[in-house]
Amino acid sequence: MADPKRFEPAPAPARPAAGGIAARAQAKREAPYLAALNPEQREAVETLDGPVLVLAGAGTGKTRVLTTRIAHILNLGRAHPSQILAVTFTNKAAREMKERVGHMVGEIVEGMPWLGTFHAIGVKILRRHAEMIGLKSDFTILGVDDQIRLIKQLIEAEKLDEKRWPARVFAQIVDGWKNRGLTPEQVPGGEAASFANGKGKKLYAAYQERLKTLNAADFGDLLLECIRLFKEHPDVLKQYQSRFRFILVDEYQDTNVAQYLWLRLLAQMPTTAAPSGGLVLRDASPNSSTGRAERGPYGDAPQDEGKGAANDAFDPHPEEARSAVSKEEAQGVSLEDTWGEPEALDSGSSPSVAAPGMTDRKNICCVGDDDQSIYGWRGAEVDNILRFDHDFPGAKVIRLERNYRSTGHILAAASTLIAHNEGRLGKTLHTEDVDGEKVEVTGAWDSEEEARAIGEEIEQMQRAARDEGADHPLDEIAILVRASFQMREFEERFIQLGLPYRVIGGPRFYERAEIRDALAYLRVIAQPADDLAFERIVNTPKRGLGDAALQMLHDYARKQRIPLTEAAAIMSSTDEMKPKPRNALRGLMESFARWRKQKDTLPHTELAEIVLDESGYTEMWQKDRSADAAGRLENLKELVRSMEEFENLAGFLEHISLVMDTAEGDSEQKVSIMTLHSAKGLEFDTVFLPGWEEGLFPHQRSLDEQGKAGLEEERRLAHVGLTRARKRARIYFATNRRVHGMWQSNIPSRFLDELPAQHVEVKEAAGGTGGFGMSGYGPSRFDEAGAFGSKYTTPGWQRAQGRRGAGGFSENGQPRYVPDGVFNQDEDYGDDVAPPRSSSPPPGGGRSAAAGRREGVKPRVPLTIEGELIAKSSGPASAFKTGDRVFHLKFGNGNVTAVDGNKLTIRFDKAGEKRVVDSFVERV
DNA sequence: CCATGCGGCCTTTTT
DNA sequence: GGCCGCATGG
Repeated sequence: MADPKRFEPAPAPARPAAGGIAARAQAKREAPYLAALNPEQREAVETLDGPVLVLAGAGTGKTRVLTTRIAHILNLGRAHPSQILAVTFTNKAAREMKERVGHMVGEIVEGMPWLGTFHAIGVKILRRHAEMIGLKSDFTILGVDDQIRLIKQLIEAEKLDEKRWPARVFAQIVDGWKNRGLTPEQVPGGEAASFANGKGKKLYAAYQERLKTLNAADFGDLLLECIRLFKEHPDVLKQYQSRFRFILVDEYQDTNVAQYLWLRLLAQMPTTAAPSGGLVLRDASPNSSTGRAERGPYGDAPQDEGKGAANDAFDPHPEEARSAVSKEEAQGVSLEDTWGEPEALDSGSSPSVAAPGMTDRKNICCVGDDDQSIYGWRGAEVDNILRFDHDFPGAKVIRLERNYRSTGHILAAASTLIAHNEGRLGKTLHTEDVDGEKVEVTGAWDSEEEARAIGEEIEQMQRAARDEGADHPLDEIAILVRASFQMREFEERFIQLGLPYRVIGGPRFYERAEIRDALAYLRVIAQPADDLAFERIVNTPKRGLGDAALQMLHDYARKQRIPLTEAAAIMSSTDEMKPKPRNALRGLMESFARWRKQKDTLPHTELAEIVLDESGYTEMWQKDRSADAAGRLENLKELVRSMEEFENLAGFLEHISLVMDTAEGDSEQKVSIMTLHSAKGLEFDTVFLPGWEEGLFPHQRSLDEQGKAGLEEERRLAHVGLTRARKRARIYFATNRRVHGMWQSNIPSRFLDELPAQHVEVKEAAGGTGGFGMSGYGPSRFDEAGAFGSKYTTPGWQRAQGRRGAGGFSENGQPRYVPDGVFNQDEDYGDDVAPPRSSSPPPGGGRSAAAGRREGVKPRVPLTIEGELIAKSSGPASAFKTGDRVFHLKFGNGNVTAVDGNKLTIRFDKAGEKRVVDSFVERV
């Protein structure tokens, strides 16, 4: 990477490691762990000074670099374990890293207190300085459900219609703001106005205030409040800056703006720095695509609407920016390093350097892969990684391109696919492995056949392996789906086959109702002021304390400005309440008093058992006859079991608010079923990738809402999927699929076209009849009715290709893609409807003639309201009427028995009665 | 206060 | 087609 103007971090030349002797000693020890690395990996490990970005493609040894780097730093004596900040996104990653570093260096890691997730480290920092941001150090961390409940109350207090302005929606908006590092004051006016008639900002502020009174923080706060703390208390920031001599970041492509700002502060980069036009922008690397520079971190570009508003985070309104800068700089220049130890010398030399804010170490090493950024929808900014060398001037960029995981064909397929993305830094993965099996692409008639085919292949692989006396462990097989509704089909099939499987993902353990309830009891015991927890369980199990009773408590508590539990204690002995609820309340409060006493005498696990028992909570589930009650009881036991690892209740609660994943303790061999998202970071010998159809993958919604950016993210997801496979990758698409209870026909995913033919083998599912209906691209899922009765007779793939030539694709088989993610714009809208609200207006290009249209096509009725597509009973009347004789591609002939908007109920001759969207049948 | 029924929604998910 | 959340009525 070009770095024409390199700011040499001052101390580089004569930087003694922890004394000359240690340095010498280290030279000998160098060999073993470094020798095991390839040259690029080694460079990534050894380049310790200044900012480093390691672009680590899938399977190139990312974790190894990270862990070896830590080991190396420790080994050279460049820092103590407690002087290294290493952040990850998930607890799992943190755990793994800890373990692997542990193996390399031994017990020292015990003393790596700053290795953890962004959030865990955020909490740790906040607890130490809680008073400075208006909290007490024992503040609670709110989960999403608490968050929503709280917001609901605020919305009600504002007398807003909770229907029109749902708390859930606002919670997401607030989350988005926090992800972007925006405090209430910083939220751009326009954006804030869009919720609740301009009350957005006020609500956000009220929410924050309420959190403070509850002595609570939500997940977003763990970072945002840290940032605020750092900005308002430069001395505190200073402390951490001098502590962290080395910063390592895993999965950098997943960082959001808040995390980015947080890192910049700690890495001693000026956040709102160098007045623009300065050094940084001029450094714009030559190969960076246009558009990046003006979105640079210093926000010198005019704000554009929507997405661009993210810039606000980088460049709060000018006044604020200025004051922030001057404050930081004032402190920054006069730094007097608080570092107590001998090797602190280095900082002394740099402050004199002219460049403002450019002081000290900036030994930050970010590892990531822009091609694996798949969390844009929850605030991750791919830009963070794309722009790294702007943001961290003088950064060294190291590419790891040698793949140690997949065979040649798989890697080639994945690389070719991802090369279709424009917004990427570009890497060329290569392997020295054999070519192996080609990537198989199989067309199936419907999702059921897809599941059947995959089931059979798995059984066959098992058989084949057994014949060879080998074994294809089921653990090495995964089915990676785009959306979780796809899973059911596989589960059903596998149950039939008796094939053991495991679904990974789904609701997190600690998000389950029974766990949250149990925790709420414990929280109230540990923290009587935890109103949200109290509210949660006050009537769970039912004890006659409904809304009315709760309302009284609320009123009283608010009036007296006391926590709910206190209000409850008082009201249980006054006569304001009716006797019945009052007695119930008194009973509950007495229980709590008793449990609180027992807290200090009994082991916490025992206490938990007593609480669950005496509160009637366990009993509630024992009486419950629904199917999952047993599982819930099991979960409760698991919860108690998991408490054993902790010293006390407080320690456990702290842990559980941040962590708590089901330790997936079963060792039985099983096929894994999971979403592509949860597959990131995993690998398997064999990977099945079903559902590669337009609309599902790439997902329509992603296209509609994010346009090109959405498409590229979907493509990265496809790339992630393929690169999970070591030896076999098998892709499927189904022509028909049931979505929301109705059958829908789909065409194969455009991603299939983007795979290199020479590395792919096209198959047809056994007994498959293939065939391609068409649901159409673009904003409508229900248009293009006339694609049926098609002339396609050739098997699947050819038909797919044929179909493409016919509509929406240019000659070379490339999709005729217009940059806003909308296909065949012209065909999808009637004259009377507007194009989708989200994307930019369709450019002139991309209009295809209605080529490939067959005649006899039912005039399509576009159902659009303000660009939102609807398919509901209120829609315009269908062109069909009761009694019509119709043909459906999957079900054959039948008679319409009922019409509901565009939904038809049809009695099919063979298939029985079904509900179908009208665009999928034709009159005969 | 609780059970029942109807209407609306429905991608991905960590902390 | 299924779940969740809310409104109604007992």
